[in-house]
Amino acid sequence: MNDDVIKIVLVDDEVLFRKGISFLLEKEENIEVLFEASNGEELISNLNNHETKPDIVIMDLKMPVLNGVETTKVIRKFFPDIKIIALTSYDTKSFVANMIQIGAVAYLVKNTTPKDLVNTINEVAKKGFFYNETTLKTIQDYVLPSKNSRVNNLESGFLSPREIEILQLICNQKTTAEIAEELFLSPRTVEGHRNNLLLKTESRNIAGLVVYAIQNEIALLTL
Amino acid sequence: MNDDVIKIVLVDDEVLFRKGISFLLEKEENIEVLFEASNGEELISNLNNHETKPDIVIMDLKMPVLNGVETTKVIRKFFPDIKIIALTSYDTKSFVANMIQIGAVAYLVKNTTPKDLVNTINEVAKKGFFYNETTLKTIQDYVLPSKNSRVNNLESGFLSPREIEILQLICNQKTTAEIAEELFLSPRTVEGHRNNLLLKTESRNIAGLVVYAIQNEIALLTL
DNA sequence: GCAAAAACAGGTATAAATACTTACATTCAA
DNA sequence: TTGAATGTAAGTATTTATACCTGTTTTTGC
Repeated sequence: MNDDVIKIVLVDDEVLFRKGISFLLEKEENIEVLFEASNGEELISNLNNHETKPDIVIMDLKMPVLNGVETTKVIRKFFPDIKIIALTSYDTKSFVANMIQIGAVAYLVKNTTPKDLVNTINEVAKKGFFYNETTLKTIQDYVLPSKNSRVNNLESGFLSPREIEILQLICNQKTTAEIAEELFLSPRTVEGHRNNLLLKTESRNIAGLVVYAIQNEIALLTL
Repeated sequence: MNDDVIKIVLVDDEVLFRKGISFLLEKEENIEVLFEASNGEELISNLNNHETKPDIVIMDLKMPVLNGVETTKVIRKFFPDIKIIALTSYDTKSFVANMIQIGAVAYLVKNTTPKDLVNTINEVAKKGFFYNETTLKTIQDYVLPSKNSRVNNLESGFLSPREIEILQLICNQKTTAEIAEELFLSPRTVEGHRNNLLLKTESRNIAGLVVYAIQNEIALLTL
Protein backbone atom coordinates (compact mmCIF):
# COMPACT_ATOMS: atom_id res chain seq x y z
CA MET A 1 0.00 0.00 0.00
CA ASN A 2 3.05 2.18 -0.10
CA ASP A 3 3.40 3.25 -3.70
CA ASP A 4 -0.20 2.64 -4.53
CA VAL A 5 -3.04 5.09 -4.49
CA ILE A 6 -4.22 5.85 -0.97
CA LYS A 7 -7.88 5.00 -0.61
CA ILE A 8 -9.77 7.31 1.71
CA VAL A 9 -13.22 7.36 3.24
CA LEU A 10 -14.64 10.56 4.75
CA VAL A 11 -17.05 10.54 7.67
CA ASP A 12 -18.62 13.81 8.78
CA ASP A 13 -22.19 14.86 9.36
CA GLU A 14 -21.73 18.18 7.59
CA VAL A 15 -22.19 17.70 3.85
CA LEU A 16 -20.44 20.91 2.95
CA PHE A 17 -17.39 20.07 4.95
CA ARG A 18 -17.30 16.55 3.51
CA LYS A 19 -17.59 17.69 -0.09
CA GLY A 20 -15.05 20.41 0.49
CA ILE A 21 -12.45 18.01 1.83
CA SER A 22 -13.36 15.58 -0.92
CA PHE A 23 -12.49 18.12 -3.61
CA LEU A 24 -9.34 19.07 -1.80
CA LEU A 25 -8.16 15.49 -1.62
CA GLU A 26 -9.06 14.52 -5.14
CA LYS A 27 -6.72 17.17 -6.42
CA GLU A 28 -3.97 14.96 -5.07
CA GLU A 29 -2.85 12.35 -7.55
CA ASN A 30 -2.10 9.63 -5.06
CA ILE A 31 -5.30 9.99 -3.07
CA GLU A 32 -8.68 8.58 -3.96
CA VAL A 33 -11.88 9.16 -2.02
CA LEU A 34 -13.77 5.87 -2.10
CA PHE A 35 -16.98 7.14 -0.58
CA GLU A 36 -18.38 9.39 2.11
CA ALA A 37 -20.62 8.78 5.11
CA SER A 38 -22.53 11.12 7.37
CA ASN A 39 -22.19 9.06 10.53
CA GLY A 40 -20.63 5.96 12.01
CA GLU A 41 -23.51 3.66 11.23
CA GLU A 42 -23.52 4.66 7.58
CA LEU A 43 -19.77 4.16 7.43
CA ILE A 44 -19.91 0.66 8.84
CA SER A 45 -22.74 -0.54 6.63
CA ASN A 46 -20.89 0.92 3.66
CA LEU A 47 -17.73 -0.87 4.66
CA ASN A 48 -19.64 -4.12 4.78
CA ASN A 49 -21.07 -3.58 1.31
CA HIS A 50 -17.97 -2.35 -0.47
CA GLU A 51 -15.54 -4.82 -1.92
CA THR A 52 -12.54 -2.51 -1.76
CA LYS A 53 -11.74 -1.34 1.72
CA PRO A 54 -10.18 2.07 2.36
CA ASP A 55 -6.68 2.43 3.74
CA ILE A 56 -7.65 5.39 5.87
CA VAL A 57 -10.84 6.70 7.39
CA ILE A 58 -10.93 10.39 8.17
CA MET A 59 -13.51 10.79 10.82
CA ASP A 60 -15.20 13.65 12.55
CA LEU A 61 -15.82 12.98 16.19
CA LYS A 62 -19.07 14.82 16.70
CA MET A 63 -21.73 12.96 14.76
CA PRO A 64 -25.30 11.87 15.33
CA VAL A 65 -26.36 8.22 15.58
CA LEU A 66 -22.94 6.70 16.16
CA ASN A 67 -20.20 9.10 17.14
CA GLY A 68 -16.51 9.07 16.37
CA VAL A 69 -15.35 7.38 19.52
CA GLU A 70 -17.77 4.50 19.27
CA THR A 71 -17.24 4.16 15.54
CA THR A 72 -13.48 4.02 16.04
CA LYS A 73 -13.89 1.18 18.51
CA VAL A 74 -16.02 -0.78 16.05
CA ILE A 75 -13.59 -0.26 13.20
CA ARG A 76 -10.62 -1.29 15.29
CA LYS A 77 -12.41 -4.51 16.08
CA PHE A 78 -13.81 -5.55 12.73
CA PHE A 79 -11.50 -3.78 10.29
CA PRO A 80 -8.18 -3.61 12.13
CA ASP A 81 -6.27 -2.83 8.93
CA ILE A 82 -8.04 0.46 8.38
CA LYS A 83 -6.21 3.44 9.83
CA ILE A 84 -8.24 6.14 11.46
CA ILE A 85 -7.45 9.83 11.41
CA ALA A 86 -9.52 11.69 13.97
CA LEU A 87 -10.72 15.12 12.97
CA THR A 88 -12.42 17.49 15.34
CA SER A 89 -13.07 21.12 16.10
CA TYR A 90 -11.67 21.12 19.59
CA ASP A 91 -8.71 19.52 21.25
CA THR A 92 -9.29 18.83 24.89
CA LYS A 93 -6.37 17.00 26.39
CA SER A 94 -8.30 14.07 27.72
CA PHE A 95 -10.03 13.61 24.42
CA VAL A 96 -6.87 13.51 22.37
CA ALA A 97 -5.44 10.96 24.76
CA ASN A 98 -8.66 9.00 24.68
CA MET A 99 -8.76 8.81 20.89
CA ILE A 100 -5.13 7.78 20.65
CA GLN A 101 -5.73 5.11 23.25
CA ILE A 102 -8.73 3.82 21.36
CA GLY A 103 -6.63 3.49 18.27
CA ALA A 104 -6.68 6.58 16.13
CA VAL A 105 -3.34 6.90 14.35
CA ALA A 106 -3.50 10.66 13.93
CA TYR A 107 -5.37 13.53 15.43
CA LEU A 108 -6.16 16.69 13.52
CA VAL A 109 -7.96 19.83 14.57
CA LYS A 110 -10.26 21.16 11.90
CA ASN A 111 -8.44 24.43 12.05
CA THR A 112 -5.56 23.01 10.07
CA THR A 113 -4.29 23.62 6.56
CA PRO A 114 -5.10 21.39 3.58
CA LYS A 115 -1.37 20.90 3.24
CA ASP A 116 -1.19 19.49 6.74
CA LEU A 117 -4.09 17.22 6.05
CA VAL A 118 -2.52 15.82 2.90
CA ASN A 119 0.80 15.51 4.69
CA THR A 120 -0.80 13.62 7.55
CA ILE A 121 -2.51 11.26 5.13
CA ASN A 122 0.74 10.54 3.35
CA GLU A 123 2.61 10.00 6.59
CA VAL A 124 -0.06 7.68 7.91
CA ALA A 125 0.00 5.71 4.66
CA LYS A 126 3.76 5.46 4.86
CA LYS A 127 4.46 4.96 8.54
CA GLY A 128 1.08 3.89 9.85
CA PHE A 129 0.72 6.85 12.19
CA PHE A 130 1.46 10.52 12.47
CA TYR A 131 1.38 12.70 15.54
CA ASN A 132 2.07 16.39 15.39
CA GLU A 133 3.83 18.23 18.18
CA THR A 134 0.74 19.17 20.10
CA THR A 135 -0.53 15.63 20.09
CA LEU A 136 2.85 14.28 21.09
CA LYS A 137 2.95 16.61 24.06
CA THR A 138 -0.48 15.49 25.13
CA ILE A 139 0.54 11.87 24.88
CA GLN A 140 3.62 12.53 26.95
CA ASP A 141 1.53 14.13 29.65
CA TYR A 142 -0.57 11.03 29.84
CA VAL A 143 1.90 8.24 29.35
CA LEU A 144 4.19 9.53 32.09
CA PRO A 145 3.96 7.06 34.97
CA SER A 146 2.53 8.46 38.16
CA LYS A 147 3.04 7.67 41.81
CA ASN A 148 -0.58 7.07 42.64
CA SER A 149 -2.71 5.18 40.17
CA ARG A 150 -6.00 6.10 41.78
CA VAL A 151 -5.35 9.82 41.74
CA ASN A 152 -3.97 9.57 38.24
CA ASN A 153 -7.00 7.80 37.00
CA LEU A 154 -9.24 10.37 38.52
CA GLU A 155 -7.20 13.07 36.87
CA SER A 156 -6.97 11.37 33.53
CA GLY A 157 -10.53 12.25 32.77
CA PHE A 158 -11.79 9.08 31.14
CA LEU A 159 -15.35 8.47 32.00
CA SER A 160 -17.07 5.19 32.61
CA PRO A 161 -20.21 4.34 30.62
CA ARG A 162 -22.34 5.01 33.66
CA GLU A 163 -20.70 8.37 34.18
CA ILE A 164 -21.25 9.28 30.55
CA GLU A 165 -24.87 8.25 30.84
CA ILE A 166 -25.36 10.47 33.85
CA LEU A 167 -23.44 13.33 32.28
CA GLN A 168 -25.76 13.23 29.31
CA LEU A 169 -28.79 13.38 31.55
CA ILE A 170 -27.28 16.31 33.39
CA CYS A 171 -26.90 18.06 30.03
CA ASN A 172 -30.57 17.36 29.44
CA GLN A 173 -31.32 19.51 32.46
CA LYS A 174 -32.28 16.61 34.66
CA THR A 175 -31.87 16.96 38.43
CA THR A 176 -30.22 14.37 40.61
CA ALA A 177 -33.58 13.05 41.79
CA GLU A 178 -34.86 12.70 38.23
CA ILE A 179 -31.73 10.93 37.08
CA ALA A 180 -31.94 8.56 40.02
CA GLU A 181 -35.53 7.73 39.18
CA GLU A 182 -34.79 7.26 35.50
CA LEU A 183 -31.90 4.90 36.15
CA PHE A 184 -33.48 3.12 39.15
CA LEU A 185 -30.72 4.29 41.44
CA SER A 186 -30.44 5.96 44.78
CA PRO A 187 -30.03 9.73 44.51
CA ARG A 188 -26.90 9.24 46.58
CA THR A 189 -25.43 7.05 43.91
CA VAL A 190 -26.12 9.66 41.29
CA GLU A 191 -24.52 12.23 43.54
CA GLY A 192 -21.49 10.01 43.81
CA HIS A 193 -21.20 9.69 40.05
CA ARG A 194 -21.68 13.40 39.61
CA ASN A 195 -18.99 14.06 42.15
CA ASN A 196 -16.62 11.76 40.28
CA LEU A 197 -17.49 13.59 37.09
CA LEU A 198 -16.56 16.88 38.72
CA LEU A 199 -13.23 15.41 39.81
CA LYS A 200 -12.42 13.73 36.52
CA THR A 201 -13.33 16.67 34.36
CA GLU A 202 -11.79 19.11 36.80
CA SER A 203 -14.99 21.12 36.85
CA ARG A 204 -16.31 23.31 39.60
CA ASN A 205 -19.99 22.80 38.93
CA ILE A 206 -22.70 21.70 36.51
CA ALA A 207 -21.78 24.44 34.07
CA GLY A 208 -18.30 23.01 33.79
CA LEU A 209 -19.67 19.53 33.25
CA VAL A 210 -21.88 20.68 30.41
CA VAL A 211 -19.07 22.55 28.72
CA TYR A 212 -16.85 19.51 29.08
CA ALA A 213 -19.55 17.22 27.71
CA ILE A 214 -20.06 19.35 24.63
CA GLN A 215 -16.35 19.93 24.07
CA ASN A 216 -15.75 16.22 24.29
CA GLU A 217 -18.64 15.41 22.04
CA ILE A 218 -20.34 13.44 24.77
CA ALA A 219 -23.43 15.58 24.50
CA LEU A 220 -24.56 16.49 21.03
CA LEU A 221 -25.68 19.99 20.24
CA THR A 222 -28.16 18.86 17.65
CA LEU A 223 -31.76 19.46 18.54
CA MET B 1 -23.83 42.81 -10.84
CA ASN B 2 -26.29 40.53 -12.46
CA ASP B 3 -24.46 38.98 -15.39
CA ASP B 4 -21.09 39.69 -13.94
CA VAL B 5 -18.92 37.39 -11.89
CA ILE B 6 -20.10 37.10 -8.30
CA LYS B 7 -17.36 38.12 -5.94
CA ILE B 8 -17.32 36.17 -2.70
CA VAL B 9 -15.48 36.42 0.59
CA LEU B 10 -15.35 33.49 3.01
CA VAL B 11 -15.17 33.94 6.76
CA ASP B 12 -14.70 30.90 8.95
CA ASP B 13 -12.23 30.04 11.67
CA GLU B 14 -11.68 26.53 10.37
CA VAL B 15 -9.05 26.58 7.65
CA LEU B 16 -10.05 23.21 6.24
CA PHE B 17 -13.66 24.19 5.89
CA ARG B 18 -12.73 27.50 4.29
CA LYS B 19 -10.37 25.95 1.76
CA GLY B 20 -12.87 23.23 1.01
CA ILE B 21 -15.66 25.66 0.23
CA SER B 22 -13.20 27.78 -1.66
CA PHE B 23 -12.40 24.92 -4.03
CA LEU B 24 -16.05 24.08 -4.37
CA LEU B 25 -16.96 27.60 -5.34
CA GLU B 26 -14.10 28.19 -7.73
CA LYS B 27 -15.31 25.29 -9.80
CA GLU B 28 -18.24 27.57 -10.64
CA GLU B 29 -17.52 29.82 -13.59
CA ASN B 30 -19.52 32.78 -12.38
CA ILE B 31 -18.15 32.77 -8.86
CA GLU B 32 -14.86 34.21 -7.70
CA VAL B 33 -13.47 33.97 -4.18
CA LEU B 34 -11.78 37.31 -3.50
CA PHE B 35 -10.18 36.34 -0.22
CA GLU B 36 -10.74 34.48 3.01
CA ALA B 37 -10.69 35.51 6.64
CA SER B 38 -10.62 33.52 9.83
CA ASN B 39 -12.69 35.92 11.92
CA GLY B 40 -14.70 39.12 11.82
CA GLU B 41 -11.85 41.42 12.64
CA GLU B 42 -9.69 40.01 9.87
CA LEU B 43 -12.59 40.35 7.45
CA ILE B 44 -13.17 43.99 8.23
CA SER B 45 -9.55 45.02 8.04
CA ASN B 46 -9.31 43.15 4.75
CA LEU B 47 -12.38 44.93 3.44
CA ASN B 48 -10.79 48.23 4.29
CA ASN B 49 -7.59 47.36 2.46
CA HIS B 50 -9.06 45.80 -0.65
CA GLU B 51 -10.04 48.00 -3.56
CA THR B 52 -12.65 45.63 -4.95
CA LYS B 53 -15.41 44.84 -2.53
CA PRO B 54 -17.18 41.47 -2.54
CA ASP B 55 -20.81 41.13 -3.49
CA ILE B 56 -21.42 38.48 -0.88
CA VAL B 57 -19.83 37.49 2.38
CA ILE B 58 -20.37 33.90 3.49
CA MET B 59 -19.90 33.92 7.19
CA ASP B 60 -19.68 31.33 9.90
CA LEU B 61 -21.32 32.45 13.09
CA LYS B 62 -19.08 30.81 15.64
CA MET B 63 -15.74 32.53 15.46
CA PRO B 64 -13.18 33.79 17.92
CA VAL B 65 -12.31 37.51 18.33
CA LEU B 66 -15.35 38.94 16.56
CA ASN B 67 -18.23 36.55 16.01
CA GLY B 68 -20.72 36.38 13.17
CA VAL B 69 -23.47 38.40 14.80
CA GLU B 70 -21.26 41.32 15.71
CA THR B 71 -19.46 41.19 12.40
CA THR B 72 -22.75 41.26 10.53
CA LYS B 73 -23.78 44.37 12.40
CA VAL B 74 -20.55 46.11 11.49
CA ILE B 75 -20.81 45.16 7.83
CA ARG B 76 -24.42 46.31 7.60
CA LYS B 77 -23.30 49.68 8.92
CA PHE B 78 -20.13 50.36 6.98
CA PHE B 79 -20.63 48.23 3.86
CA PRO B 80 -24.40 48.17 3.35
CA ASP B 81 -24.04 46.93 -0.24
CA ILE B 82 -22.42 43.68 0.78
CA LYS B 83 -24.87 40.83 1.17
CA ILE B 84 -24.32 38.41 4.01
CA ILE B 85 -25.06 34.70 3.93
CA ALA B 86 -25.01 33.24 7.41
CA LEU B 87 -23.59 29.77 7.74
CA THR B 88 -23.73 27.76 10.91
CA SER B 89 -23.78 24.27 12.33
CA TYR B 90 -26.95 24.62 14.29
CA ASP B 91 -30.27 26.28 13.65
CA THR B 92 -31.86 27.42 16.85
CA LYS B 93 -35.04 29.31 16.10
CA SER B 94 -34.16 32.42 17.98
CA PHE B 95 -30.81 32.53 16.31
CA VAL B 96 -32.14 32.30 12.78
CA ALA B 97 -34.62 35.05 13.54
CA ASN B 98 -31.91 37.11 15.14
CA MET B 99 -29.59 36.86 12.14
CA ILE B 100 -32.33 37.71 9.69
CA GLN B 101 -33.29 40.67 11.80
CA ILE B 102 -29.72 41.88 11.91
CA GLY B 103 -29.57 41.78 8.14
CA ALA B 104 -28.37 38.44 6.85
CA VAL B 105 -30.00 37.81 3.46
CA ALA B 106 -29.77 34.03 3.67
CA TYR B 107 -29.27 31.43 6.31
CA LEU B 108 -27.62 28.10 5.64
CA VAL B 109 -26.92 25.19 7.92
CA LYS B 110 -23.53 23.63 7.32
CA ASN B 111 -25.21 20.33 6.72
CA THR B 112 -26.29 21.40 3.26
CA THR B 113 -25.23 20.34 -0.21
CA PRO B 114 -22.74 22.23 -2.34
CA LYS B 115 -25.51 22.55 -4.91
CA ASP B 116 -27.68 24.35 -2.39
CA LEU B 117 -24.85 26.63 -1.49
CA VAL B 118 -24.18 27.59 -5.08
CA ASN B 119 -27.88 27.98 -5.67
CA THR B 120 -28.23 30.25 -2.66
CA ILE B 121 -25.33 32.38 -3.84
CA ASN B 122 -26.86 32.76 -7.29
CA GLU B 123 -30.26 33.61 -5.89
CA VAL B 124 -28.81 36.16 -3.51
CA ALA B 125 -26.85 37.73 -6.36
CA LYS B 126 -29.99 37.88 -8.48
CA LYS B 127 -32.72 38.78 -6.03
CA GLY B 128 -30.74 40.11 -3.11
CA PHE B 129 -31.98 37.46 -0.71
CA PHE B 130 -32.90 33.80 -0.47
CA TYR B 131 -34.70 32.00 2.28
CA ASN B 132 -35.31 28.30 2.20
CA GLU B 133 -38.45 26.73 3.58
CA THR B 134 -37.13 26.12 7.06
CA THR B 135 -35.96 29.68 7.38
CA LEU B 136 -39.23 31.02 6.04
CA LYS B 137 -41.16 29.06 8.62
CA THR B 138 -38.99 30.42 11.37
CA ILE B 139 -39.52 33.94 10.14
CA GLN B 140 -43.26 33.42 10.05
CA ASP B 141 -43.23 32.23 13.63
CA TYR B 142 -41.53 35.40 14.66
CA VAL B 143 -43.15 38.00 12.52
CA LEU B 144 -46.62 36.92 13.57
CA PRO B 145 -48.03 39.67 15.78
CA SER B 146 -48.70 38.63 19.35
CA LYS B 147 -51.26 39.68 21.92
CA ASN B 148 -48.80 40.47 24.67
CA SER B 149 -45.56 42.14 23.77
CA ARG B 150 -43.94 41.48 27.11
CA VAL B 151 -44.57 37.78 27.03
CA ASN B 152 -43.52 37.66 23.41
CA ASN B 153 -40.28 39.34 24.13
CA LEU B 154 -39.58 37.01 26.95
CA GLU B 155 -40.29 34.09 24.68
CA SER B 156 -38.32 35.39 21.76
CA GLY B 157 -35.11 34.64 23.55
CA PHE B 158 -33.04 37.68 22.72
CA LEU B 159 -30.76 38.58 25.52
CA SER B 160 -29.64 41.96 26.72
CA PRO B 161 -25.92 42.75 26.85
CA ARG B 162 -25.94 42.43 30.61
CA GLU B 163 -27.63 39.08 30.39
CA ILE B 164 -25.14 37.86 27.83
CA GLU B 165 -22.30 39.03 30.04
CA ILE B 166 -23.68 37.10 32.99
CA LEU B 167 -24.43 34.05 30.87
CA GLN B 168 -20.82 33.96 29.76
CA LEU B 169 -19.61 34.11 33.33
CA ILE B 170 -22.00 31.29 34.24
CA CYS B 171 -20.45 29.24 31.45
CA ASN B 172 -17.07 29.96 33.00
CA GLN B 173 -18.24 28.12 36.09
CA LYS B 174 -18.60 31.26 38.15
CA THR B 175 -21.08 31.22 41.03
CA THR B 176 -23.62 33.96 41.64
CA ALA B 177 -21.49 35.46 44.39
CA GLU B 178 -18.42 35.55 42.18
CA ILE B 179 -20.28 37.11 39.29
CA ALA B 180 -21.72 39.75 41.61
CA GLU B 181 -18.27 40.60 42.89
CA GLU B 182 -16.75 40.70 39.42
CA LEU B 183 -19.43 43.04 38.08
CA PHE B 184 -19.80 45.11 41.25
CA LEU B 185 -23.40 44.06 41.67
CA SER B 186 -25.57 42.69 44.44
CA PRO B 187 -25.85 38.90 44.31
CA ARG B 188 -29.59 39.47 44.18
CA THR B 189 -29.22 41.38 40.96
CA VAL B 190 -27.24 38.57 39.43
CA GLU B 191 -29.92 36.16 40.61
CA GLY B 192 -32.50 38.33 38.90
CA HIS B 193 -30.59 38.26 35.63
CA ARG B 194 -30.05 34.57 35.88
CA ASN B 195 -33.73 34.07 36.48
CA ASN B 196 -34.54 36.12 33.39
CA LEU B 197 -32.07 34.03 31.45
CA LEU B 198 -33.86 30.88 32.54
CA LEU B 199 -37.17 32.36 31.41
CA LYS B 200 -35.90 33.70 28.10
CA THR B 201 -34.03 30.58 27.14
CA GLU B 202 -36.76 28.32 28.49
CA SER B 203 -34.22 26.45 30.54
CA ARG B 204 -34.74 24.59 33.77
CA ASN B 205 -31.32 25.13 35.26
CA ILE B 206 -27.70 26.08 34.71
CA ALA B 207 -27.13 23.09 32.44
CA GLY B 208 -29.81 24.39 30.08
CA LEU B 209 -28.25 27.85 30.11
CA VAL B 210 -24.86 26.51 29.15
CA VAL B 211 -26.26 24.40 26.33
CA TYR B 212 -28.20 27.40 25.07
CA ALA B 213 -25.14 29.61 25.27
CA ILE B 214 -23.03 27.25 23.24
CA GLN B 215 -25.78 26.51 20.73
CA ASN B 216 -26.27 30.20 20.19
CA GLU B 217 -22.59 30.88 19.94
CA ILE B 218 -22.71 33.15 22.96
CA ALA B 219 -20.09 31.10 24.70
CA LEU B 220 -17.19 29.90 22.61
CA LEU B 221 -15.91 26.40 23.02
CA THR B 222 -12.33 27.38 22.26
CA LEU B 223 -10.02 26.99 25.18
C1' DG C 1 -8.47 -16.27 41.99
C1' DC C 2 -6.58 -11.81 43.02
C1' DA C 3 -6.51 -6.91 42.55
C1' DA C 4 -8.40 -2.94 40.72
C1' DA C 5 -12.22 -0.46 38.96
C1' DA C 6 -16.63 0.62 38.81
C1' DA C 7 -21.08 0.86 40.61
C1' DC C 8 -23.66 1.24 44.47
C1' DA C 9 -25.38 3.73 48.80
C1' DG C 10 -25.52 6.10 53.12
C1' DG C 11 -24.27 10.33 56.89
C1' DT C 12 -23.66 15.17 57.77
C1' DA C 13 -22.98 19.74 56.44
C1' DT C 14 -22.86 23.88 53.91
C1' DA C 15 -23.28 26.46 49.63
C1' DA C 16 -25.77 27.50 45.73
C1' DA C 17 -29.54 27.68 42.79
C1' DT C 18 -34.39 28.06 41.95
C1' DA C 19 -39.28 29.90 42.60
C1' DC C 20 -42.13 33.09 43.79
C1' DT C 21 -42.81 38.13 44.90
C1' DT C 22 -42.12 43.37 44.70
C1' DA C 23 -40.00 47.90 43.77
C1' DC C 24 -37.48 51.82 41.77
C1' DA C 25 -34.20 54.38 38.52
C1' DT C 26 -32.55 54.87 33.96
C1' DT C 27 -32.48 54.64 29.11
C1' DC C 28 -34.45 54.68 24.67
C1' DA C 29 -37.63 54.88 21.12
C1' DA C 30 -42.33 55.93 19.31
C1' DT D 1 -43.56 62.30 27.14
C1' DT D 2 -45.13 58.16 27.92
C1' DG D 3 -44.46 53.32 27.67
C1' DA D 4 -41.31 49.64 27.38
C1' DA D 5 -37.10 47.51 28.31
C1' DT D 6 -33.37 47.16 31.13
C1' DG D 7 -30.74 47.22 35.17
C1' DT D 8 -30.80 47.42 39.81
C1' DA D 9 -32.02 45.21 44.54
C1' DA D 10 -34.49 42.88 48.15
C1' DG D 11 -37.81 39.29 51.00
C1' DT D 12 -38.89 34.50 51.82
C1' DA D 13 -38.86 29.79 51.04
C1' DT D 14 -37.66 25.50 49.00
C1' DT D 15 -34.97 22.57 46.24
C1' DT D 16 -30.42 21.21 44.43
C1' DA D 17 -25.84 20.91 44.39
C1' DT D 18 -21.43 20.55 46.50
C1' DA D 19 -17.94 18.85 50.00
C1' DC D 20 -16.35 16.04 52.98
C1' DC D 21 -16.64 11.21 54.89
C1' DT D 22 -17.55 6.08 54.98
C1' DG D 23 -18.71 1.55 53.38
C1' DT D 24 -20.35 -2.84 50.34
C1' DT D 25 -21.11 -5.35 46.17
C1' DT D 26 -20.27 -6.37 41.47
C1' DT D 27 -17.62 -6.44 37.47
C1' DT D 28 -13.46 -6.72 34.97
C1' DG D 29 -8.70 -7.56 33.68
C1' DC D 30 -4.63 -10.15 34.36
